Amino acid sequence: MNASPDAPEGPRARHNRAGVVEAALGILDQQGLPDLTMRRLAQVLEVRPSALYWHFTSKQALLAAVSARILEPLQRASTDLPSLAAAASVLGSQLRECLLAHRDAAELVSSSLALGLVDPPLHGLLGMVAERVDAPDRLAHTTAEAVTHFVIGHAFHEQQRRHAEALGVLDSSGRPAATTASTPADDGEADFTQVLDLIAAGVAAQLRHGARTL
Amino acid sequence: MNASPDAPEGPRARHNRAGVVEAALGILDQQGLPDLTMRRLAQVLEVRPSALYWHFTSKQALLAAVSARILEPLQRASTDLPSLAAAASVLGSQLRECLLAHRDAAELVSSSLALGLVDPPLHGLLGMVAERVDAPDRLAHTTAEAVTHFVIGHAFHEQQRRHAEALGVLDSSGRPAATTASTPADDGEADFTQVLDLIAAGVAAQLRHGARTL
DNA sequence: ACCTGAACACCGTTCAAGT
DNA sequence: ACCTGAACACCGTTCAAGT
Repeated sequence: MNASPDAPEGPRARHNRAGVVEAALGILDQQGLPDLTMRRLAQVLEVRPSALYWHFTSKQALLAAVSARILEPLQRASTDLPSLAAAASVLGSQLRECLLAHRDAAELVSSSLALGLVDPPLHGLLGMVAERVDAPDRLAHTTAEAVTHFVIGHAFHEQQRRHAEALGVLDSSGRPAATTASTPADDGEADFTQVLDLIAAGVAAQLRHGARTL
Repeated sequence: MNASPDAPEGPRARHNRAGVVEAALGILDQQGLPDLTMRRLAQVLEVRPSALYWHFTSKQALLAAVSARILEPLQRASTDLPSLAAAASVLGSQLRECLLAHRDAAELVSSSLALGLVDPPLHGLLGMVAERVDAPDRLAHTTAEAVTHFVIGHAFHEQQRRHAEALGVLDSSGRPAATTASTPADDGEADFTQVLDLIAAGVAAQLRHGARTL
């Protein structure tokens, strides 16, 4: 399995930031955020925990890098979209896909974003769309805020609910326990699109109104 | 200071859930969420950490109770509002006030909500408004989702930024360091109202559209 | 009903030193 | 450039036992 088969137990593993981030992402996907500890990560990399602090100044810095890695696909998203309202829907859905692609990603990204350790994923893209379709970039910013916070909050809730279900929270009768207070048979997907449509409708309305007042 | 002055060192402190929650809220306000540990809380209550597990089954259960305590004022909010769109703005602002009233409250409530350990604060209220003004309660639900997630996400970001500023994150020149990627002189208040207005506009638009299609 | 005592199995982080 | 060794100062939780 080693690159050099005649060094069966080399001096030690050698790593770089990208490799550490990838290993962390692996733990996240397979064990979840609570088990993504510096000590477990070190163990996977066959290294002492203190070694990680050569690559990252703190756990939060490491988590920020993992967040950026998770949001990476969005950087390649197309901004060739017909309107700001359409962009809100499309890019919002793509952000959601990035988050649902990795376990506990919404919670992780939420805190990195709040701490200001990752760039907001939608603001730049929506700004570009606004410029192309000649919409005010104040509105692009407002839209980005609305969509980003909603998508992350919604995905956070959804991923926690999935996890709870997967844990098999069963009452004594063997039926799954009630999931607190939510719509019966809560359809995350339909729920999600409805809200994005609501926001898109708001964007369209503001554009009509703004055309006169600005 | 004691209720019975002739029991200078009584057997031990005696507590109930409400008292424990209040003490926890005190730590939150004065030291912040990272310092709200079971051990510190026990210390404040002059009790061993294990005693807390008589009142709450876990730390998360305790934190959920604190979250509910923080959201309590909203329960007394008026639903006598002219429209669903107006309710979105007014109740959204009131939710924000509840969160900004306590240090790190947005982060705390965000996770309790995601875990399904607290009732969503706006869904019931907006449902009542919808019923009164005869709006579809599917739209009330959608609106609640949009507003709740946005307000919490936005407040989370804002509280973290304040905390970073308060820490005096200064570069060598003594000027405050850049706060990552945000609007220069980011006005949280104006930002916030703009997004609520956007959502309210979306609600109004959906109502007009729904009047024909539903 | 409410708490103590003692233990278990963990954390993130620092820093001198090694190669 | 990248890692070890050893330590520091913590965590949440369980459970038998006390009053």
